[in-house]
This record gives sequence, structure tokens and C-alpha cells, in this order.
Amino acid sequence: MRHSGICAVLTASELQRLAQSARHTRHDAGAPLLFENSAITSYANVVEGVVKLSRVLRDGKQQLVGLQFAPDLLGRLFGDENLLNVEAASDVDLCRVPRNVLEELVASSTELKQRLLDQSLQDLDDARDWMVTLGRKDAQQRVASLLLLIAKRSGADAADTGTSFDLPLSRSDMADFLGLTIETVSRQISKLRHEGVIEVANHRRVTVPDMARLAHRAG
Amino acid sequence: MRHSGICAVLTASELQRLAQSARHTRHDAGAPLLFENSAITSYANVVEGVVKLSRVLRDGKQQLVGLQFAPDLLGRLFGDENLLNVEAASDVDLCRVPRNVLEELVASSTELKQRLLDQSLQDLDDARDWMVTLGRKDAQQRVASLLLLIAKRSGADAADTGTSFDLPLSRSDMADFLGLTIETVSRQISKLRHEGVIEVANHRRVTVPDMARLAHRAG
DNA sequence: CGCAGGTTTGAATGTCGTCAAACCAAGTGG
DNA sequence: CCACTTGGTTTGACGACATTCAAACCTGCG
Repeated sequence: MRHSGICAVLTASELQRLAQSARHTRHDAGAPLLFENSAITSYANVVEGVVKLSRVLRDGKQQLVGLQFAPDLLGRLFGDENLLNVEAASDVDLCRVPRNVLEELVASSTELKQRLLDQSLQDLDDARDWMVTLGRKDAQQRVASLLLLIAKRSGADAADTGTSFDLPLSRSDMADFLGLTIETVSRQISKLRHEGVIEVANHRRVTVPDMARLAHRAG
Repeated sequence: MRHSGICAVLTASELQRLAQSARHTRHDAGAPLLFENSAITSYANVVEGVVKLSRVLRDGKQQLVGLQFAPDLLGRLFGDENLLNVEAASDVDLCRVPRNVLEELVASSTELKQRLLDQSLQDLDDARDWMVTLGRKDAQQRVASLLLLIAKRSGADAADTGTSFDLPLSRSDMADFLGLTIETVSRQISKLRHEGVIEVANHRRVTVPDMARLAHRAG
């Protein structure tokens, strides 16, 4: 899930145009950012933290369909309807831009349009990658895949003792992303821990001594 | 999965430019159209039939990540690497266009670029929809979801007796798309048949007396 | 300290996968 | 025309893995 944020795709003059109307906002973990089927009134850049995109079935079950790390762009361009629930997974900093301003910019910049196309194609690739995970991997491989994804995208610091990072998701969120139950996620994490593939502190801080070994578990 | 094909997004003069280099090709069911990781040398429009996009795990398991019905566009724009296996699911007619010609057109037409962005966003929505199916639905709901999808996209003819269509996929392909095994797919189809939700002739021709009832089974 | 939320662990249940056999439709050759 | 083959599909018996239900366990906080 490597996206380029708004800032990365704008020229200096465009950025200036944007700065006039952009506003920073802060949100606590769990805060809803948009509701399913609501009209989109603004777009946003993820400045800090992780945002989760989800859909819910009629029976109440939930499935996360995407995670947005900084500096990803948030919000679906040119769609009138938002098909997703958008929530802060961790504490989040956003840089909001009114919809019409951004679309104005997009209309005037063919370069920008090109970059947005690239990004949506990247998102599509990511979504299809995850379809493989959901359709063909067992619980162990799914959990390993998620840890790998998080390690890659949240600036995990590498040391001699291994790579460390904080989980931006609760067990419940992880389960909803992996198509599993909380209990199964917990069991698989415990298994990886007992086998020395990962170390866990306070249920949230993860250390990976050997990334290749984790990758191997991911299938 | 509602895409607009090339033809739908081009002006008359652009179509003319395209006609000079476009070539029609025919492929039998099962024929490979592109290989994973191969450089893309051309793009194509699906004129007739259904094309399947898939990825394979190291252990040989396969997962379909998309289906392309006429008149969808085939091939990933602006990516140098093709991450997918592309095969004819049924007998297929393609309209091929050399890569450079299409990208030339895209570069010159901001309207075209816009439409391609729309399409990739639609594909992304579709992929995320299917993530919900793979992550949160049981076998029965998955099979019903697929039948519903095929009914919608392959021009199913509606009559007083119900809606009828041919399955463009083998049981094996269906299993790979649904994240199930052949046997489970077969069992669920039999179940739907015994319960009168669908009728099946020759293992391929499906009739749905009451679409709403099928939709209800899809979750 | 004691409560509350989230997490871990355990035992029992159920769904789907695996293995294996029967079935069906279409095509080939005697 | 019928026996035989072949590939795909269906059905059955069994086992494995994930879910469910329930209880114990941490960690942070009043």
C-alpha cells in the first residue's frame, strides 16, 4: 500500500493554492471520519497515524478493506457516494481540503490527474493482493502478512536486535481486516511469539528479530 | 464490475486513430493472454466473452482477483510490470491496441485520462466489495454472490419463468474466485438447486426464478 | 485497591477441506 | 450403434482448522 500523498503530487504554486483552504484536524483513535453512503464534502491527507476503511454486512459483521498510512490521500475522487466507513485506527492528524478546491486543481493539472491515476492503480493492486490473503491463506499466514504490511508502512525502526513497531490496530480491527475472529488472531500471535518469530510487549509493541523468517510465515 | 470500454471513452477522431493499429483476435477458453510479471506490450478491449485475472501463491494455490466482461479494458495502464495472470475464461474476442498508441492517446486527451481514472476507481470499489465476500461470508453466501455478479454482468435474459444465463467459469475457476474448493462450490450449488433458488441444466446453464431470493442468500 | 476493556487461553462445536469414489456428458474408435 | 475413454462434476465419509462460548488474565486508570 504505497500511495503518494497530495503534497507529493503538487507543484509549488498548486501547493500554495491549496494552503489557503487546507485545515489541519486531530482525531482520537476510534473517531469516525466519514460515514458509509454519506456525500463527500472534503478530501484529506493523512499526516500522522493510521486510518481504516471498512464495510459492514447487513448482519453486522465488519470487513476492513484498506488501511491508510501517512502520507496517503483520503477520500474517493469524483464519486458522489462514499461506499466506505472511515475511522481513525490510531490517533490521527489530517490535512483537510474542501472537495471543490481539490477537484479544481485536478481539472487544471494533467500531471496531477496522472499521479492520481497511478495512485488508484496502486491501491487496486494492494486490494487484489489482500484478496489473495483473504481467499487462500490460513490464519497463521494471514496474521504474518498483516504484521509484515504494518512493519513496511509504519516507519518501523530497525536495530541490531531487530525491527520494532507499534500495532496501530486493536485485535478486533486486525480480525476485521484478516477475516478472522479476535480469538484466532490472538492465538496466532501467541504462536508466533512462542516460536520466537516475534516478541510482543504490552500487547502492542512488536519486535521482529528476523524479517525474512516472518515473511516466510506469510506464505 | 461496471467498466466503460475503450470505445466508450474515445471521440470519433481518436477512434479513427485507434482503428489504424487495432487488431481483433480470438482465443479459446483457457488460453493464456498474458503472463504474470511479463512486460505489457499491448492493451485490449474485451469484445466478447469473459477474462479472468489471477495470482498464484508460491505453494501453487490460485486466487482470481477479477473478472473482465465485455466491454472492459484489459491491461494495466502505465505499469511496466504486469502483476497478474490473464486467461480466457470462456471463448474470448479481443480488440488489441499497441501500448504506445494507447498511451499516446491518453497523453493527448485529458477527457480520456479522466475516464480511465473513473474506471480504475470503479475497479477498486469492486475489488473491495469482493474482499468483504472473501473475508466475511460463508460458502453459501459466496456462491450466491458470484451467481448474482455473473447474472448482472453477462447479459442475462429475463423471462416470465425467470432470469437465465450461462456460467462462463468452470467449477474450478469459481472455487478460485471464491476462495473455496471445487467440492464446496458444487455442494452449495446443489443446495441452492434442491431448495429451488436456482435451476441448473448441463452444469452450465443457470435459471433464477426469483432474483431477490438469490440476492437474499448472498448476505 | 478494584474496576473496566481489551487480551489471552481453554474446551466443545461446526464448517469447510481432504481424500476417494461415483456420476455425467461429450467425443473416439471399433 | 455401442463400448470405452476423458474431463469435469457431484456426492460421501472423515479430519483439520477456525469459530463459539466461557473463563482467566493483564494493563491502565479512577
